[in-house]
Amino acid sequence: MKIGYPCVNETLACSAATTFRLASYSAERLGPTVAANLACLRQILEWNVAHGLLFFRMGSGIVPFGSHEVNTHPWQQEFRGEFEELGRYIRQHGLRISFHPDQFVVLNSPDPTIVRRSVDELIYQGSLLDLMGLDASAKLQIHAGGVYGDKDAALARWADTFHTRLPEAVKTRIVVENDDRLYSLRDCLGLHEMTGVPILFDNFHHECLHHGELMREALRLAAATWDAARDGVPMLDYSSQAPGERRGKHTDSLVPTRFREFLTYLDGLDVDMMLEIKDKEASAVAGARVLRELGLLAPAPAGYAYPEFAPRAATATTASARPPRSRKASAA
DNA sequence: GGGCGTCAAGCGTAT
DNA sequence: ATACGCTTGACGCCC
Repeated sequence: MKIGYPCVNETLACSAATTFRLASYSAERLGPTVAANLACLRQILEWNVAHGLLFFRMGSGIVPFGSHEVNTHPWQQEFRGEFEELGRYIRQHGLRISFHPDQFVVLNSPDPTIVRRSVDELIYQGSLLDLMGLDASAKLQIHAGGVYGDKDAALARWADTFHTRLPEAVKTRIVVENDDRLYSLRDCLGLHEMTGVPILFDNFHHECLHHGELMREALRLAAATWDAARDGVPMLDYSSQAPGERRGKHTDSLVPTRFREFLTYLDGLDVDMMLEIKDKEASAVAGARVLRELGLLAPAPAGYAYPEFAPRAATATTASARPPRSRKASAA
């Protein structure tokens, strides 16, 4: 079992998603930006290794406008060495990597332009995995998309796009995540029947949208769609409802009692867990600590000191709370 | 230097 | 018709 968090490390002063506006795009600006993002990515991965967080979701902003036609810069060649080195580090430390292309990637849209751009974006993100030399256990995680008034037709379009438009590098890495409003676990299992794509189970979305499957049962249904040899250990998104907030809103910090309760539903099932929680690595470290207490994660190295976990109170507002828009403290 | 409107891209729901 | 939430942060103009 591995545990991790998505995209951003709030402890480190760097960002792996430095970008600029499309209007100010230039080849001169792209190169240094990618270089800075890759350097930060390396720092984040090293921080993760030091804290026993071996699962990480990379952000799509590593190469600004990576799938946009404005970007004709040969960044694949320019940074070949850096990508290879990153991949070596990942394999050496047994890290699990994923991407989660954003909401604009919709494979079942009736609009061919949207489908084309979506395919381009998946090819871009898949190419990053290729450049790092990572196999098909590194995943591209997307949702099923829109319904457009006819879910069966929408699912059929999804399958058709999958079969006819995607290169192998993408096909072997795509996984579909159940969402909280439109496509349930059961719908996603239908997509698995049509295409063979594994289902990435999101426990919180399942709480929001389901057909009565118990958590324990749902976990097994999703896990059974993963081919251990090709896909690796099933990935899982974990989060829980923010108390007192709109239904579907993630908590700001891990709620250890709810996390422990969820772990009982795993009942021995091996998964790699992504904590989709607002305070990122702070909660991932707290989650890792729980897993270690339960013997589900390798013990921390002797002398390891956990960073202080100061949960963000979901209801109380304190003077010490991080202001929402504050920038990270400069390293200088 | 800090504040804040806006940023390539979609969809569905709330108001 | 418009705003908003979702994956979410950060650019960059303005003062």
